[in-house]
Amino acid sequence: MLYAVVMSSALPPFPKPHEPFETPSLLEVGTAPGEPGLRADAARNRARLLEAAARLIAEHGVAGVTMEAVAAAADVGKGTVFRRFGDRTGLLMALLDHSARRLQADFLSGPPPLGPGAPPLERLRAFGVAVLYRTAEQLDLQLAAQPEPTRRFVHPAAGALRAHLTMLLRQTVPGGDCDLLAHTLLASLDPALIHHLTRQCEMPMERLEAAWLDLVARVTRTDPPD
Amino acid sequence: MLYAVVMSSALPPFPKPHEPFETPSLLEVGTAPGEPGLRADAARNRARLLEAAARLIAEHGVAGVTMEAVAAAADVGKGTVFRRFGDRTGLLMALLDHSARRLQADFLSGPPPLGPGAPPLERLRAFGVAVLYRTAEQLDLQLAAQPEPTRRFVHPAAGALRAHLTMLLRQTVPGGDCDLLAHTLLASLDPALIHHLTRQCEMPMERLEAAWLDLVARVTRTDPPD
DNA sequence: TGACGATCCGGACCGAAGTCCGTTTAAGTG
DNA sequence: CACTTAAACGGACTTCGGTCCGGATCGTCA
Repeated sequence: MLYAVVMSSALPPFPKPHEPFETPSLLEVGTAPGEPGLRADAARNRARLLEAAARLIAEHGVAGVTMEAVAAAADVGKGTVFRRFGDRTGLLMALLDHSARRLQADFLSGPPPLGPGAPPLERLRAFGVAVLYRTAEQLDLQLAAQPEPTRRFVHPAAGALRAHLTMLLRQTVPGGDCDLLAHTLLASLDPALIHHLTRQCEMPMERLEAAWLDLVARVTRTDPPD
Repeated sequence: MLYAVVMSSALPPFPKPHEPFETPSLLEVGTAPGEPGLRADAARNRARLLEAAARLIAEHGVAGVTMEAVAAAADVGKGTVFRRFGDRTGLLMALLDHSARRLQADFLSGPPPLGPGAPPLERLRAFGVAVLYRTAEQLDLQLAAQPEPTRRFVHPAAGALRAHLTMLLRQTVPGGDCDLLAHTLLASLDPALIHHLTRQCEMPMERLEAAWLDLVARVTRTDPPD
């Protein structure tokens, strides 16, 4: 169980300033490459670190995930953690990577209505609902893994979601500025917002779900379902 | 000029965990109370600190605004900075307070189409455009003043914007879930997003403006202007 | 197998945010 | 004008993220 969250990451081994955005191919998605081209000891330490981090979260919550604590728990030097994951956000992102890949696989090649086969409008609806519940499931981790504002939109995982959403919008809102609409729609599914609404305002998830469906209907100028 | 940004703040003298949200009354807005009930020395130091912070920004950019640097520049102890502003975010927010109040005054009691007098739909359009340009003007500061995710939506200034937006939506989208729609619309004006679009994607402001108008049209199910 | 170069390791080190608490001072009160 | 006390002050201290670089290790090629 601990293990499910532990293997693999799409992050580059070290943060290159402006790596060109790379959409994960269908072939890659769902595999757990474990960072090919990593030296044996490096790969071993990487796995240890992720395992240690997951254990720390289970025991002390996300706040207990200190870079030094993780290093110590993995019996590894602190520098190693940073070399492998870049920064704390990178480490937490790596923990989320497994579920991110699963979600991507689901809407890229899974069964309808999320995957291909259903009409775009229905996929759009399903997309938001899926993201919504996935985020709610891992809210604490998602929240803590939020990068600083200037990097929020350049991260590959966010980019993949946005690319897919944009694609669905192009099929649904031919006349619109789909890139910007995608940003807006994604923003309404932001972890921080979901946290605020569900935990601070105590709204039920059903209301958020309904709001997504309503928003999609308005943006696409269609009728709401049911 | 330095001075314009320096006076007053709506922040509580010290962060009370769950202060009930307080909509600023029309009478308050536009005045620069300078924290009534503050001891003379405290008020003096507060002013000094804001002045010092503004000077540091002018000289070294937002990154140069270190709590210790500000304290030193104001010839004051470090503890004083934290007691007065709570944390770094609080200090930066206080620097933005003046322009925040002006914006509020503009849409609460200024001339149409932003202020009362124009039809709600037009006020809605003007609102977004105003927020958009104000944010773009102070982008660096707005970005740096972004609080941690869990506080992003509880801050009074954000709350005031949202309250006003919600009010306009109720008059324009009677059937909708206006609270959530307000969140979504505000999210599309988020400083981090504007930064990404204008600086990292190099989109012109005109496109963002057009996207806002389009979004409003879709959400309200009306025709776009012009 | 032995040697070499690229990669990785570790932990000392640094800077900055935020805390703590003993000391000082503003501003009412008799 | 003492006197009192709540408020404010200051700066040492703690914690944590992130950097650096001398030394250890891996993998490869002769």
